Amino acid sequence: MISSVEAWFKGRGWTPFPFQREVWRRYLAGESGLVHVPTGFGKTLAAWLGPVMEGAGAPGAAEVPSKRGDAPPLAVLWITPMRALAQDLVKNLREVTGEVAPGWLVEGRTGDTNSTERGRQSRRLPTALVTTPESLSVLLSREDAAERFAQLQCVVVDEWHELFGTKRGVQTELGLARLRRLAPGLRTWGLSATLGNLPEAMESLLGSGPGTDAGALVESDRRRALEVRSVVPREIECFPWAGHMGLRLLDEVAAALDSARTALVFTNTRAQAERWYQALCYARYDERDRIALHHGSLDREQRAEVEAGLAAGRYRAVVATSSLDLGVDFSPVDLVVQVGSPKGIARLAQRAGRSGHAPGLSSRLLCVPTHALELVEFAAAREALERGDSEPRAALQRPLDVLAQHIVTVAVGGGFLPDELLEEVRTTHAFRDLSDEEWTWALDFTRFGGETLAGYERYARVVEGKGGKLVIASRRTARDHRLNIGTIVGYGSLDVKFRGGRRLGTIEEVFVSRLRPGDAFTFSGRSLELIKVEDAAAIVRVASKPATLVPRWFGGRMPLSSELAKAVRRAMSSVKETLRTGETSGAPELDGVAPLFARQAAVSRIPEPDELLIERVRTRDGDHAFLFPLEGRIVHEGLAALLAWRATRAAKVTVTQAVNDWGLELVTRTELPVGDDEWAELLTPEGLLEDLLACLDGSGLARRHFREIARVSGLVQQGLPGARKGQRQLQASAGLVFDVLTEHDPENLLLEQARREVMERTLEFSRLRAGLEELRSRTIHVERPGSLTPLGFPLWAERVRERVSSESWEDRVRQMAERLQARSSVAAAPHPATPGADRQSVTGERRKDA
DNA sequence: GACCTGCTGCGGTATG
Repeated sequence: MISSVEAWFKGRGWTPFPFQREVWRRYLAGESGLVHVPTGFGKTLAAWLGPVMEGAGAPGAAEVPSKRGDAPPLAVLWITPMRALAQDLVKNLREVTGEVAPGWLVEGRTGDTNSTERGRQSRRLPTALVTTPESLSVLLSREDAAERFAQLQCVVVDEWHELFGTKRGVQTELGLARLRRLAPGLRTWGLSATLGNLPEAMESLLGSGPGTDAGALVESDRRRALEVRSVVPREIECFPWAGHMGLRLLDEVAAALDSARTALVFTNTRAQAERWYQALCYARYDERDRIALHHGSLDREQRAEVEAGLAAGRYRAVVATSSLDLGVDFSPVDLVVQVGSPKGIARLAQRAGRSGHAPGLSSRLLCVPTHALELVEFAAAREALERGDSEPRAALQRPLDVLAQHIVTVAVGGGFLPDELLEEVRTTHAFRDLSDEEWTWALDFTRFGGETLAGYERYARVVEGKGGKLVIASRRTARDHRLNIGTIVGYGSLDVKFRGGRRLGTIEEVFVSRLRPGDAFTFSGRSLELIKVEDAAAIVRVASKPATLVPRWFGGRMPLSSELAKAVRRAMSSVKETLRTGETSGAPELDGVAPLFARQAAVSRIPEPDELLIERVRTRDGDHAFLFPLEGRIVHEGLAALLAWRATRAAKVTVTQAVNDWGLELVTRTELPVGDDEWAELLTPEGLLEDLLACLDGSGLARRHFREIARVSGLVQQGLPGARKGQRQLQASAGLVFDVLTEHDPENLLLEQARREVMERTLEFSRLRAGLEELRSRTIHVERPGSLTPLGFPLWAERVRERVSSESWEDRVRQMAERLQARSSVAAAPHPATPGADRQSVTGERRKDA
């Protein structure tokens, strides 16, 4: 049989790669598995899939007849996390396999798929379907789901690393378990980029049902050369306050773009993308039409145009956020620029992989630091990439909101027998440890909303039908449920529109609320003037003057990953070594920041990987303690709150805090009552959870987070399309339900889930705990530099920002930087380091000078 | 023209 695959490739003038042969051999033997493919091999994959698709599940099997009437039923299902990918894949497959119409369809939204195609699909599915996890759920919610999927032979999940570890991933797992029940013998294959825990990712993809124990992890033999370089500023500032925009290096970046055919410029935030787009248009004014902008708050249509332009090679540069991390292949791209730290090894690899798609080309990546310490992060990330390190993804455990949604989906899709569904659900990785109690609870929840809500008709979604089967309560409930399928919950945002009605994208309510009509801001690369706010839309016109105000959005917080943090510690050791020996470290970035670390070493200490550095400094502001655990900003936030709380339990003092990815700062007007030998005690992981809940208003956090759980589980509905319930209203109804449950049903499992998720997501609790455990084995060094150090200074600036108005902040930070700089040029010899005269090491001793 | 962080992703009704 494998020979027919060979023939398939040969007929197209291709030779399959060894890993493709391996996949095929296993596929034909009826196995399932996960293929580990580095990013940027999309076309190759289309080719890999070609024979499956064409042979409707088995290469060499009957060709798909060209007439619709006798086409075989759905045989191959391909799931991608993005609709654009689905559409692109269908296009590629058509090119690769020739027209296999009309069996190839993309299931999409009403607005995207024309109604005749959709109508056809509702009668009968195509032979091969490319779709999303949400659409799979919608398909499973059709009454005849069982028949429709009965002939399914193969399901492929693309970009599994994107879905794994998320609620969308769990939704996919549940859908796959359902499919395996409906189509016994179904083979499941996944494609994943590099991930720290691929075996677990595979387990979760395949589940534990019959026929899935023969899972194979196939390593691709494809590797692409990667060239990572950084812009190293000639003059390094020892006191890097310059913020996170990075525009100081605009000229260098513009020059790099000149040497590239097409470049992607990645930034970490949308506001940053807007600014960089503006700045690049300014720097290369004649080419401004060939520069584009792309981020998640821009209108879909506009983004699609940019994507098409990229693929066609119409642009010199596109400035983007993670919105272009995934998506179709842009072969013309031959340079990727990363502005600001990537914060993770995998993210850097992913972005690098967006360039050099033509065979034989290598990926070129140019890193642009936005302040001096980021040079260390870049050097560290490259070293980690070379070592082959990558971040693992934590699998989600028993998210009951997703389970509740799935139960209703199955009830709508023809109904179920409870015992059978339980057995099926337990074959998924996410629910393998689901207890009987949890199951009963989830089931009751869909039947009457649980104890507290029983009696309200709208919570009785599932009822007993014929033969003990549980089915959906009414047609109306079924419709409402379909409208609520999915696990992505958005934030309150307003459309930005021209008076004529053309939509530009969305901005946050909070931002608009601070504007008055007539105010101008930059958005979508244009200067816009606000006319009025009307029906959840900000109506704008083109402003006559350039605007400097840029909207800010609430987004993820992207802390430095643990793996990258480890690499940063190694990099610091290597700088230390360089300073000692006077030889180069081999990394230009590290050589570049050496003067900064020389200063650090002179006045304080460069922490070794097995040390925790604490700096105590007195300034006019008061008493400072700087700690550098290097655990990422989210952990530092929790830790700062915890330390402040623990430190002041006895004494009454007000502690202000600041954090960044490297460390945290605690400041008190009077003395911070912590002796040098007391830090270890304050940092103990014992009683961590209780203390955190006590000092962080755990229930307030949980209440806000409950909105997502209420939406996913179906407790609150978001209304009909077009007449979408406002997010604020959604928050309000979810808050109400939260309060009712808290009062009358405190043991409610969804409340518990909200508390659990908030701990993990907004506090990274596991990482914090692990970090504290590790700190136990580290040696604590308390240093007393005479002034702020290079490591401490950014934290000082960060904290000051929160208290002063915008203009004076910059002034103040600049003045302080200059003052320190002046002092340091007297005190510290540049390179190699000499012990500073103002250094006072009092490790282990109690402070006396307060 | 002036730098003060925060990303991404999806779906659905009804009638002619």
